[in-house]
Amino acid sequence: MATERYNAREAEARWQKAWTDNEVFKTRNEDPRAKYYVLEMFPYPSGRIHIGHVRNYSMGDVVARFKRAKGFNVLHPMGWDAFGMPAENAAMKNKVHPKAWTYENIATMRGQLQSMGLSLDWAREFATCDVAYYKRQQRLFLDFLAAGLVDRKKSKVNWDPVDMTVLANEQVIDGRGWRSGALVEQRELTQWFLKITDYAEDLLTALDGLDKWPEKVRLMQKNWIGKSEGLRVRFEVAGNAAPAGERSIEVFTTRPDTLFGMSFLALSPDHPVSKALAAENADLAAFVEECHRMGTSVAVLETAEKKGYDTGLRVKHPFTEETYPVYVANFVLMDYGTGAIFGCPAHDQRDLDFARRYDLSVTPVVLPDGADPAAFTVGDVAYTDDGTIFNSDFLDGRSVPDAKQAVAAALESRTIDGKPVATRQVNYRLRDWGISRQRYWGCPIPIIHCDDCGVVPVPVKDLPVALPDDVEFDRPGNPLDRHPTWRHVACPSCGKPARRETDTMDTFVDSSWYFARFTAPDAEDPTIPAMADAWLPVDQYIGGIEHAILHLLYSRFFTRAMKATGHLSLDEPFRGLFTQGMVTHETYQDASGAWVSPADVKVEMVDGIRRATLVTTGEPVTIGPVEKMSKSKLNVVDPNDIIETYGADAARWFVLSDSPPERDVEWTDAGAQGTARFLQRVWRLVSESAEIVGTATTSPDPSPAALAIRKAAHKALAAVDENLEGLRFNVALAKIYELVNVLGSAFANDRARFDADASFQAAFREGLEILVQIVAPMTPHLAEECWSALGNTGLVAMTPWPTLEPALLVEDEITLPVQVNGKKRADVTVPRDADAASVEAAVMQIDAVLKALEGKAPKKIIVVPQRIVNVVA
RNA sequence: GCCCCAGUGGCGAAAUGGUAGACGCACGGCACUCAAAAUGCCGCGUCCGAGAGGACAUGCUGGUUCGAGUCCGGCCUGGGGCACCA
Repeated sequence: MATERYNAREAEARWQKAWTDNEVFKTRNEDPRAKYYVLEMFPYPSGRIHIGHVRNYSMGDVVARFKRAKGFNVLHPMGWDAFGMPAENAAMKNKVHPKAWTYENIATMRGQLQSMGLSLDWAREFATCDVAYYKRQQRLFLDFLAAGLVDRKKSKVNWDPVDMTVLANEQVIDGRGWRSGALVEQRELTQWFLKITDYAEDLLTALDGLDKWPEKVRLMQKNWIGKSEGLRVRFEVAGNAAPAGERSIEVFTTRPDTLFGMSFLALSPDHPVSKALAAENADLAAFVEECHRMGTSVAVLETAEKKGYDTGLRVKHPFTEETYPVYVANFVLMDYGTGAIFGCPAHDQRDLDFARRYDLSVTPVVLPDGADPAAFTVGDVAYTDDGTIFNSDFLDGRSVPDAKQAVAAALESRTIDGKPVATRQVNYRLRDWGISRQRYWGCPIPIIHCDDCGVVPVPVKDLPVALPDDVEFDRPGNPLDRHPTWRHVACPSCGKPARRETDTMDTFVDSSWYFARFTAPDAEDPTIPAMADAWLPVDQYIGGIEHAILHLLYSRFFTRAMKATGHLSLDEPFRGLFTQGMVTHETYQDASGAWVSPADVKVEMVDGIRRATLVTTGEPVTIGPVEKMSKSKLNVVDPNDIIETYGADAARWFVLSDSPPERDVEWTDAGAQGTARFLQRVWRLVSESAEIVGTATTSPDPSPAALAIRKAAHKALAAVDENLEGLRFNVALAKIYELVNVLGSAFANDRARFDADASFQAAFREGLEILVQIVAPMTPHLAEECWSALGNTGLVAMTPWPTLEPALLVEDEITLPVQVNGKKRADVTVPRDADAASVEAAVMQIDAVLKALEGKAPKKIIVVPQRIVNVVA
């Protein structure tokens, strides 16, 4: 029978319309069924979607469609993370307004997502740059402020002295501003902070309850919060050299046990003592300035060569009374602990690097187990493992934890100037969240500065503080600062002329509560608490691993802060988390060094070497490393080509097949054609057999051939169910291939049976229906077309998941591999419930086993039921 | 530098501590065709062997175990994050 090829383009448009017309994906709050909230991290509207988006949203859509078929009331919304720097960069480069640029991109990308056939409730869509959204965000800020969760303090930014503007870390390249090329300086600004550290302990302990999160993400967050129990120790300054009369310098240490291995004290360049000394010492001031030119990025500070400046100040060891030098060092962070450390080079690599550079003493005080105390020395590698304390007076012979206790006990009872020398302290690495950004395209912070009243919150009734549209990007800096009228406003408190805050919020704020707003996107308040509580937490959140720490931690904090201010009543926003791998691609550069898009490059093998040329001119192109797809390197692949050539289903199937979803994949479109062929094969199988199988229903007494078909179908059903539940899409797809292979070869080779055996016909129809239903989450359009070809009138999208018959999964006989000494030598087929003794007897009959035993009697025989037999000789 | 993760055929990969390589791509052979495409069937880790079969093999290295891709230690390579990219 001749069947037309499946025309994806035509069919996809038709079924998308059917779904829309039937409002299949519109979520009703009042639906009484159990809720399921599936959410993919919303995209930044950069212009067009790329393959990474297709991968992310295909996964989420499979979950949404699967859970819908399983009888859940599914919430699956979409929005836009629409504030951020690229819009301002585009404005500067192309003279287009950030707002226009952003909304145009959103329109384009919405169209692209819709062409993918995603089962989204578009009625709930919003962009974070919508005034309606950020108005509520300003309200949250004010509530947080009232609840004491907002702070205002000084912190450092990267300052470009030529462009006179603040730079993001990304915009600092090798210590210089990306546009001006000027050496970047650190500057202190008074900025707004959210007090995430108030929740440090809670954010840490609650990680244990997030059992549906990847272990690695919980670990990363745990390390990020960085709880440590240590000691603040004050070192007495020798003589009277301290600049402002300080008699002591306080350090924080988690290794008080190594106090006798001390060889120096190091201060952050931003430490008050460093600053005071620098004021009187030009050399030190120059050094501090050099430190400040490294920018604010921790990664840069930590990878820079360890450098220091000897202040001439000396401190006394609390036990030995010996004096040690005080350095200002570039690797000591002011934000952590007290901004000062004591250096024990033998047992800390950074301290060791520093000590070697400045020729300071290295005294080991922790002895590895079994080492000779007289012979143990430290070379260029610090010893950071456990051991026994030595070279340490009264601590000698103690364990590391014991020594920590002993030092704390000895020092906390002593005093300098009436204050204890040491206090025990729990310390967190986590810092408060600085949300101030000196930029236009973000949510304005709703604050007014009045000369008389100080910092005054904008009254709720005056919200929103909307961004002015009439701004220019002809020069660097924040256009809000130089706007002629916007910042001038009457003080809400006293009515006198005052100034608006011109800082806008970090875009991480926008993405820290959008999942809650989706539960009531039109509400006057930020949320409708009952609605948020009903839908949240998100049951399955899906997004890139690159957000494992910041976005997810901020969202967890925000949820707690929203609870504290009455906007919802839960702590954890995401019950299940799945972090997908990234899509990478080769990079290409032309002769001038400019990045070239893969679409413009032709790659071929010449004499066994891969060569790349420009499609247009044939000019040679340099093949660069494989990197995460990014606009700046142009190595993005636009999925439109695949969608237009093979259809959305093919694109969806393709990105889900083969690679495990959590793993990074290097993009190659070599398999796209294979995918399209497979989908045609499914269509051919269903459409050609539809007529033959008619409307036969399951027969109670199937023939062996019919039973085989039924077993294959139900096995596939069970496997797909289990693997979709576990988000192992690639494995689920492999099981579908297997079913198609079984049905396909039965149809091709067993055609006569359809007429002769009614139970076979019925089993085959059941197999086809199961096939169509289990491919539906991945290839929903094709599934609808097949469903209809089988004579069904409803939509697959509204059809419940098929019911599994577990009896069909059970085999009467099983074949076990037989090993001799761990090497496979034979197989043995036994009844499913055979006991160990009968299996052993059967195994000892096998020639191959006896041969492998070489006449020896087995020492023991291990029978793992349903699994394996191992004969140990 | 610090934290986290990954590494299996030509390629993407699969494998509750239990037969390593399911499934797919690519490739090769055959069938169908005047021919091509499409489709179908067969083969496809490496080495030895005519074959039966055997040896080796999951980045490297050591260990635990009757049995290790899987667990533990050390190393190598690649990727992500490091607080103003999102």
